[in-house]
Amino acid sequence: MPEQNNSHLHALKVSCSNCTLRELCLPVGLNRDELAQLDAVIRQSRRLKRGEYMFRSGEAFKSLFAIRTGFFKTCMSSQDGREQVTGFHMSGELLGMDGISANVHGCDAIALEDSEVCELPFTRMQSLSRDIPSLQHHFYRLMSREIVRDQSIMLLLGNMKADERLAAFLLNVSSRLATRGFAANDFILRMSREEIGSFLGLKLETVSRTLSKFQQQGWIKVDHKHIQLYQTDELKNLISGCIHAQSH
Amino acid sequence: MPEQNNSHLHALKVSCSNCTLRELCLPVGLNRDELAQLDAVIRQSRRLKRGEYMFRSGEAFKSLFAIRTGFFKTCMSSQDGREQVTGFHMSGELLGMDGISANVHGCDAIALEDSEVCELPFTRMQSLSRDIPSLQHHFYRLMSREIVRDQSIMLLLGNMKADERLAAFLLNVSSRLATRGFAANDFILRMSREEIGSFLGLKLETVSRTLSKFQQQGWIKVDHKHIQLYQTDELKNLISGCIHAQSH
DNA sequence: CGTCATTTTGATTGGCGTCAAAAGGTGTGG
DNA sequence: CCACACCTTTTGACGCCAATCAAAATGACG
Repeated sequence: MPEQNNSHLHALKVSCSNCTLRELCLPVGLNRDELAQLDAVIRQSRRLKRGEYMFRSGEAFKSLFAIRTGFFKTCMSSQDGREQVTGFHMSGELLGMDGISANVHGCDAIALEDSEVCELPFTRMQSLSRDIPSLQHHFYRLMSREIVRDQSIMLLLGNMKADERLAAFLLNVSSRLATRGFAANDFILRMSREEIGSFLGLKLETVSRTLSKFQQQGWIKVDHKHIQLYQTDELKNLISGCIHAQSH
Repeated sequence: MPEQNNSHLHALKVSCSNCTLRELCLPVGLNRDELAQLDAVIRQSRRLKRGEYMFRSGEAFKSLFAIRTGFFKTCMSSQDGREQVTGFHMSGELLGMDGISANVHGCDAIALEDSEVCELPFTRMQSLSRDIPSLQHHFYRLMSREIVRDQSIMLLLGNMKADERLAAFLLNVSSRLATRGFAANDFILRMSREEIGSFLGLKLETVSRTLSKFQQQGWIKVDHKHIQLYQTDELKNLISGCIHAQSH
């Protein structure tokens, strides 16, 4: 049973000061003192098992959540039951920012593997960020990055074909894993074909077929959720025309 | 020639204090004093003629822009020349927030009719928002709203069929016009069929065909850019299944 | 070990893209 | 103000990509 030894609960008292995710998460460029203030605001982290909700659409918004370990999906569900996955999220990423506008969470956040998150009470973060300008700026940057991310997904959903979407998806996962020190070309997908399809605006059969096609061409190896990238150049070629020009 | 009478330049000195857009734009819930501070930060507004750029992708990010009057599109262009419209924007809306993350504008913003914008130098807004908590909170809310907006477009692009997308688009334009005191069911589209298509992930022929179909069914009247909505209920029916459940 | 969920693969369908042409509108210069 | 060129829009015919329907294979989990 999961909670038989409570010893780790003590270890769970989090501290940004010695968190290995510092460069990915909030506390970029803060000094010792400011880090201590941040630590004081962050609630003891929370463990979630696979399938558990971090928050649900419609719940009152009180906190942002930073992923310490694990993997999440965020999704919205329509009235007729279909769900649209709006993102997959890994360690160091901040979830819940869409809840600020209406004080209500706008999507569900669900753990795709056993995970651990830090809770950041928003009003306290807000007042803290008034005292620490670089924290305030960093917050704006994170929200802006989310806007940029969403817009690049709009571009993907609006312009790209099935194989281009899959290629962009695989390369995106790969580079984010690499940023976190994992292997870039050999990884386990935490989500189902259906969830990938929902995210990419495709049906699960199309996802499966396209992965098989990539494998037949020798670009990747697919063994269920275990993916190996052999020829990332070919994948990059596929999407080279669709990505936005880094003009000027 | 456009600038032959400079008299209006004087009139252009903007003031949030007496701006009719207050409820739509930034200064919500500020007192007299705070409004004065805000006015001091906002640069004299700028006039743009149809087709002019407010900013371009790749330009250094220095300011956000609030639309006083007029109509804009934002778009990203891919390396092979195709463009994806990421949004249409009307008075009271704030543009440029995607530039905060990388200090570089991430899209083009182009006037679709003669327009007037207020420039908000970002660093000054940032420091001002430290002094005025409600301004800071409002800023977070605006950025969060942009995230919510983008995600609902992701849902549209990922799940909906052509006619559902068009219906959602028409109803969205209609409600935003109504919010600004214009007629909700009788309006002129400022953008071309191709721009609508780009925004909705459709080709211009499909947009045209679908509008014709709606007209044949008696739901709307299409006279080029002049649109009249006769049966909004039918349009709402069309998308009733796809919109996200307002749970709880 | 049996049941259920997930994934793969095939056959078929349908919606939207593509190509094409004509009509209508817009803007410019004479 | 008109004539002309150009652009936008509409409509039709056709083709293709991905959805749908279906069934078998494989894996996951109690």
